Amino acid sequence: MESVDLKKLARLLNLSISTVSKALRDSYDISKETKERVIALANELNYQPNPHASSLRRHKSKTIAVIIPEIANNFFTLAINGIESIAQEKGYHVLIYITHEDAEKEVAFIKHLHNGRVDGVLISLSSSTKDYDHIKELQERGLPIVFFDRVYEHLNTACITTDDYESSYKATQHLIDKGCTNIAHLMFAESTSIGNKRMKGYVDAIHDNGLPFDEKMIVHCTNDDEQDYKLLEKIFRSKRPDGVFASVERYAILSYDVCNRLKLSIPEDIKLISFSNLQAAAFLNPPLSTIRQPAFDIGKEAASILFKALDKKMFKLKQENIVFKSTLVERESTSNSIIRKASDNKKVF
Amino acid sequence: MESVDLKKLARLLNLSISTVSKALRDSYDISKETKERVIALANELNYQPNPHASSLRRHKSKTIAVIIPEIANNFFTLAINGIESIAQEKGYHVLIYITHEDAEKEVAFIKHLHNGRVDGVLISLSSSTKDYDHIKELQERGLPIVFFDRVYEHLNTACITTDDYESSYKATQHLIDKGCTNIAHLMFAESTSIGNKRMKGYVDAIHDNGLPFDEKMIVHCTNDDEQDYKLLEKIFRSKRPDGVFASVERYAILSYDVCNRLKLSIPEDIKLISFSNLQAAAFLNPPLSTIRQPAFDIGKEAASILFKALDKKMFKLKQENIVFKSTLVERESTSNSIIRKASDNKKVF
DNA sequence: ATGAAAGCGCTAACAC
DNA sequence: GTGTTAGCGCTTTCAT
Repeated sequence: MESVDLKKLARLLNLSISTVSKALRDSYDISKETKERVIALANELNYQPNPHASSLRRHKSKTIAVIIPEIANNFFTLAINGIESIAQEKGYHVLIYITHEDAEKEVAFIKHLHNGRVDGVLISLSSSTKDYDHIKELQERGLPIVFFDRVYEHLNTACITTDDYESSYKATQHLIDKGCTNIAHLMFAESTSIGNKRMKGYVDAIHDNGLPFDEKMIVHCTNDDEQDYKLLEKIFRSKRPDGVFASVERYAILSYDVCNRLKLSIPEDIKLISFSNLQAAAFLNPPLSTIRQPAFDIGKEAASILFKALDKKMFKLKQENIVFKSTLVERESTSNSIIRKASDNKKVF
Repeated sequence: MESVDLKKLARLLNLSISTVSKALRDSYDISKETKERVIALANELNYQPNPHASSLRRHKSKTIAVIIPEIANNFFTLAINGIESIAQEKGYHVLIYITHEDAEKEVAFIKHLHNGRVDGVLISLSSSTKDYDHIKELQERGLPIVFFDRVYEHLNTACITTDDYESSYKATQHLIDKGCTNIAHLMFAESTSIGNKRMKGYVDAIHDNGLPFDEKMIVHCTNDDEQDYKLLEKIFRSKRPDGVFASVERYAILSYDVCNRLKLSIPEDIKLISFSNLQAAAFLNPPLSTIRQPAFDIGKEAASILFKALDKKMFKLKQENIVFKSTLVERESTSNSIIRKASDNKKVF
């Protein structure tokens, strides 16, 4: 428990505290000699400056907060990886807050950030967040906050996303190209940016292809597996969609489950495509056609922008949308061929 | 940027700073009246105490560090969820450090924790960690540190794990029961606790069943997908195992890939079982038999123990192993029936 | 080139 | 019941 602090180093070296401090910060007006002496001892004793003292004095904490709705999710997990890679590079520390899709928790977390614990915030909004005063207030305190994935575009800061609208349009078009005419959209919370944009892409593709639009084909999913399962079961039964566009990975997995239960065959009865970063998508039964988001890059870019705002006092965050393209990966779940693929021959005997 | 601090509150209320401070901490010797006045204003202005000042003064930071080898991993992701649930309850903050399986980074992170940034540490060791001096040193500084999953049992602290040995034995036995006689073990880094225990379970089951043990059937996997792919391809080709026990999820996914490539059928040619917390395991082709670890509970328990050590000064961490049982979930990847399951009938025409 | 001293915002003795 | 004061460990003028 004997902690090493500047006082101790100073005493041991017969120097003043301030000299030691300056030496360690490589100040110009300390002689090379003493610098070396100081650094040598500091290393020997593994001196680590007390971050609280330092933060208190300098009004910066060298840490950022990452606020996400959930973590058992391939997208966020990859995004954190991207964020963390930049933070490590910059010598920053990363605090994680998980809102579990609860706006109240989001507000509470943000409130707790109002006094210097972090220098900046990266956030992906919870699905139940309906107003943005908590974010605004934080900004007014001078804290840079940048959005990624689930964003709010009217707050004079950067939003890092994927091309949700275009990707959804493409996914829907893909289903149509494969012969679907009765396509269900498993929609994510309509209070979110992604929920809306992904739905708009779907709706526009339906219209542009002259297909009838049926409000009932939009399934307003929740955050609860059981409830969503029932919703899907109901619509798969009653509306008999021949195509399903899942706006998030979880709904795709549920779709597999429901189809199994209802003995609906993918892709023969229902073609399925989903936003998903699932590593194992290619090994599902059948392999899942996905829209793969560049999650790592999104995290990385969000962090980079935030650090730009932290590094340079001149750099001001301004409203801007930075968009990374997703990739549509076609697999068997949207195949319209009757011929089994070679890799599946083994399944038939 | 106008920050609200005790001084400001005191000025506005015509009280001294210490009175305000005590009122907010609900001290006994402040009148109910002033307490209410103080709290009212504090809420109105959304006063948040400066955590650095407070930490500096009280020598505790109300934050813990979680050090993990990787994050794009269902196990760790669930464990973090468990940890975070407890931390939230206790009002603690969670710093995340990802070592990316790099022992040097692990050492560096731990060194940085030597001066009060956190009150305690939860760690799952990197696969390249070979000595534990950095951990010992941290302990000597008085910081409680508890292990989970990838542990080191000789350090006088708690280790929270699953029953790696028993589960591996069961998994291997399961393959044997299904008729396998030539079983490969895809082994995780032998410097890790889990790598060793899982192998031992495999070896003992092989022996106990009177099967010949072949050193060559143990594949020493790495952290690199490409390299591992080649290793698997080689052994699947040359040794023609009829059963494969993957010690971690990643190796199972790779096995699917390699089997596809080599036109080996699961489970007809090779039966496959793996430690895995993959949500979609039931929808893989074929559905994957798994050993599912109670990852959330492991994280939760690790955090609970750590907080016990933080809450009560009397409570001393001592060497103890807390073991949560994993569950073997049998699915088609280890099936030995020739009859296709009903749910798969649709695949045949 | 080095040191003395003030102070970041808060807490906790200790006065009054 | 309220106020005064002395730090926590560090950074940073300002003196020497």
